[in-house]
Parts: sequence; structure tokens; C-alpha cells
Amino acid sequence: MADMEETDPEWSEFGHDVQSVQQPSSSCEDERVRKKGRLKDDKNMLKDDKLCRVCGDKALGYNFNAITCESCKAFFRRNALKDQKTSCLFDGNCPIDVRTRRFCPHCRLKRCFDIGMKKDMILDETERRARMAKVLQNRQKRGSKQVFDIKSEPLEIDTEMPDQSSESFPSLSSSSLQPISSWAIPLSPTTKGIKPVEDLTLPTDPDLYRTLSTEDQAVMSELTEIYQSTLGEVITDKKVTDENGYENVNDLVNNSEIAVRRLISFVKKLNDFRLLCQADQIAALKACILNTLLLRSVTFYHVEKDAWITPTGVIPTSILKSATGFIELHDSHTKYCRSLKAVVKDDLHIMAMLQAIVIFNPDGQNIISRSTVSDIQDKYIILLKHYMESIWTFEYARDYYPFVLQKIAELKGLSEEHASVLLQVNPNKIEPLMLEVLNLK
DNA sequence: TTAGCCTTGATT
DNA sequence: AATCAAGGCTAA
Repeated sequence: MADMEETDPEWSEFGHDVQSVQQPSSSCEDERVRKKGRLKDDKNMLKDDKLCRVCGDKALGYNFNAITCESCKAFFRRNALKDQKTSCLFDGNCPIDVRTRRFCPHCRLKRCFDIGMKKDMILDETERRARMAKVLQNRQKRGSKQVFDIKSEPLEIDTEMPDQSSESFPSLSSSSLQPISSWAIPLSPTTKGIKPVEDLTLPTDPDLYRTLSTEDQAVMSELTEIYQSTLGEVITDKKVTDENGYENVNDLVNNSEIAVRRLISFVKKLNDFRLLCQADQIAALKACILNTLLLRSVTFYHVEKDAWITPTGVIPTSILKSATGFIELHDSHTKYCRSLKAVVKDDLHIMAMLQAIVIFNPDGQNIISRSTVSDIQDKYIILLKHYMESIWTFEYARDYYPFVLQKIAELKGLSEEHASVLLQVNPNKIEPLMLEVLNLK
């Protein structure tokens, strides 16, 4: 801090004062504020008086959507994302200034949000990796010499890694010679052969990840945005504990109407969808309804509770079993959700791309120009592959990518089984839209 | 954990 | 070229 003040042009104008104010923060701060006031009256320094809106310290500019000092910026970055368990020791309205700001993290963070700092401007895991990858890529471009030096050292696998893993996988201590992928990710019984990705075990070397092209990124974020605003929309606020509704299949089908409406608005926003002729638009839409419902159910499936959590309530799988009477069908459905969710987690990007792949299904009934549909589907398949390579490394993506595609293929069989169940519904009790869309009549 | 300083890609 | 606003690193 003292350093900054000495080099600050404002201070150089008051050289003799600087000497007398050599001590730490508290009184120094007062001095500074006083001087600021004076300087503001001076001619040229008007815009240079940015103060942190959180604590009043000197600010350099915007951080996460608000003018803050460096320390509050770092504070926000460190704390905004973790779910706030700590609370204020007092009344929740502690004064926050440059001296007191460290006393109550709760109130400091609260103030951060109050003055408009936005936590979604903090880069997430994926974005951070993309950023680092870009830096590295540029370095390689601009200097192949340094890269050489760095590349010759990094095999870190000596003492640290086995130690860390011995906690969770004690029995594998002898396998340190095997490639990382074979031990770092535990086998899961729910995903026969494919192991869920554990973020912590992913390599840190950016070389192993794909850097998404700006075009890929643009296409993907647009798609995800559309998906999120329609099909992916999740309401999480209410906790419905009473397992009401859903007495029978009719209710379930009618409830799906909401999802279908969302599918329609999703599709309407897709530029690629407009490339299809009218007839194919309808055919593609109809053909993917059940697939969409099933795919979407993965989002709502809660593994621990063995239930689907929807905006309208919790649906334990047991109810579905009795409702349909097809126990094995629901076992396979549940299993499907479990295995796909283990890999996809709650990644909206992946869900959005899978949804696109499901829509542009060249195999769909009554599609006329199948190759057009297939071309569009290819685009999203490749995009999905690239994305996986960018978040999981090329090596892991090689395994997960076919796995996920396989899951998409499995949708067909699964939805056909469900379709047979739908035959037993009573058309009189089904909403017109669903009748129309499911060809029930 | 804090907070200052540094490196960077993007934007102007 | 200068500025902005992210993340990283690291004494204290």
C-alpha cells in the first residue's frame, strides 16, 4: 500500500506530506481521503477518485459489475460462489470500511451483492480452463523456446499423486505404473464400463484439452441459452414433500404437455430448424417428443431420492411403477437416468446439444429430406465431441463421447417401450395438444 | 485468508 | 497503444 502511494502521481504533488504519513493503514486512510477531497477540487483529477463501493478503499475500476478495490474483488471471487453457511455475529448490518472489512465476511459479502456485484461473472471451471488454454496456446505461438523448457519438466506423478489417491483407493497402490485414466476414476456399478468423471482427477495440463474455436463457442452458448430458456428451465425454489397427483398415466401424459410446449418454443428459436421444410419440421418434432421427454427426465431425476423432481412436485419412481404396471420398464428408465446423469451431471451445454441431436434425428418417421436433417445433426454431434474434449481432455472424451452417443441411441428403444404403455391411456381424458402430438386418437 | 501485484486476452 | 477486467500467485 505504501508502495502504491509513493508511485501515485497524486501523492508526488504532496511530497512532504507523504513523508509524514508513513504509518500503516488507519490514519493513512483518513489522510488520503482528505487529500482526495482537496485534489478533486483541483482541475484535472476529477475522474481519478474511484472508491470501492464496498469498503471505500481506492478502486481501479469495475470488478464483477461494480466498482471495487482489489481486495474486495479478490474477496468476492473467493467467496461469492460458495454457499454461504456463515452468518453475522451481530445484526447483519456491520459497517464495512477499509479497516473493518475483514471483521465480518458475511456482511462484506452481503454488501458486495447489495451494491450489484454479480457472481455469474466469475468464470466457472470450464471457462477458466478455456482461458488458461488460450494463454498457453498463445505462448506456444509466440515463443517455442520457453515451451521446450516447460515441457521437459512437468511429469509430476512421483510422490504426490499416489499419496492423494491412497485415501480413496487404497487397494490400487500397486498400480502406479498404469496410465492415470485407469485408476483415477473409480468404476461405478451404475454405468457398466463407463466411469463418471471426477473433476478433481482431471489433468491440469492444458495441452491435453481442446480449445474450443470461437465459432464453436458461439454456436454452443447460443444453443445453451435457448435451451435454458425453454426446455432446460428448472424451478428449484419450492420443496414439495407431499407426493400428490399422478394417480395414473393420464395425469402423467397431460403433465407432459408443458414439456411439449417448451420443446416447441425451443425448436422455434433454433435457426437450424428453419432449414427444414414445413413437413419435415412437423415430422421431426413429432418423432422426437418421447425422446425429448425421456432425455429431459434425466435432468429431473434425483439419484439419492430415486425420484423425479419437477416443478409440480416429487414423483417417486414407485408411483410410476404402480401407475403403469410395467415394472421392468421403469427399472430400465431409472437405470438410464442414473447412467447418463453420472456422466453428464448437470451440464447444461451437454444437455442442450443432446437435445439438438435428438431433434435432428434423420431416422425419424416421415422425414422427407433425411440427409438435410442428418447434416444438421452431424454439426451438433461434432460440437458435442469438441466440447467434451475441451472439458475432459481428449483421452477421456474418447471414452465418454461414444458412451453418450450410445445413450442417445438407446432412447429409441426406451421410447418405443413407453409408447406401448401410452396405448392404454384413455384418449378422452388427454389434452388435445398431447393427442395431436402423440398421434393418439 | 487477505490483499497487493502481475499476466493476459479483449476491447477501444 | 492504452485501457479494462478477468484469473493467478504469494507474502504476511
